[in-house]
Amino acid sequence: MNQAYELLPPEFYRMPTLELARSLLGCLLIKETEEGIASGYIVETEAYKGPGDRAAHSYGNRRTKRTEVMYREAGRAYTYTMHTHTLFNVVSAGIDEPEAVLVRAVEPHEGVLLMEKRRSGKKPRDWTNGPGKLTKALSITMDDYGRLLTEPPLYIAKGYIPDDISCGPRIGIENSGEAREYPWRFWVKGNRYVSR
DNA sequence: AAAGTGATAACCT
DNA sequence: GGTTATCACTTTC
Repeated sequence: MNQAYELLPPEFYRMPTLELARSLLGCLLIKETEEGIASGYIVETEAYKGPGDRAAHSYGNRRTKRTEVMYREAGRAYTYTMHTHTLFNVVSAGIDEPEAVLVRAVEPHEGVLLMEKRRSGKKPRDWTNGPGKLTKALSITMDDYGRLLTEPPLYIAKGYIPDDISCGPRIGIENSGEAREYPWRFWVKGNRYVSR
């Protein structure tokens, strides 16, 4: 159960956002709750590069209650509610550099029974193959907003090194002008849990 | 492929 | 106090 996960150090999150998005692939995202531990390997991410990125919530240095945490140091959780779903991002870059990496999909690892319960009635690959789905499967909520990802109950640990990584345009940002063309989405090639 | 859903917060009167 | 937009998902045609 409580195996020896090797947590990623705070320094890990300080690399450039695009690099971080790629480096997070294969890492383990872990959430501890009263019900137990659930974790999954990150298999799909998207980079959002702050002020110059029309698709980012922090475009033009928009600073609000919601985006506030992106202006803090790297390695914190930026959770965001959309419709009925919670989305999970990893804050990157430095203080006053509002950049982040959206985790779009994970591959179930530990706590499969919990995920099945939380996503009842769904097929295994529908448990975590989308940004709103994985948060439900891992029980990530707005309570996790601003939390450091280097300590329980929500943290990221070393996983495996993916053999093959692909990149392409991001998803769900049609209304963002030219920014939607940028190949800032990364995923593990061939992995079944990648969305779309 | 398309419509319906419906939480939060910004941006208007 | 109402309107609009948002880094989706589910169900239904």
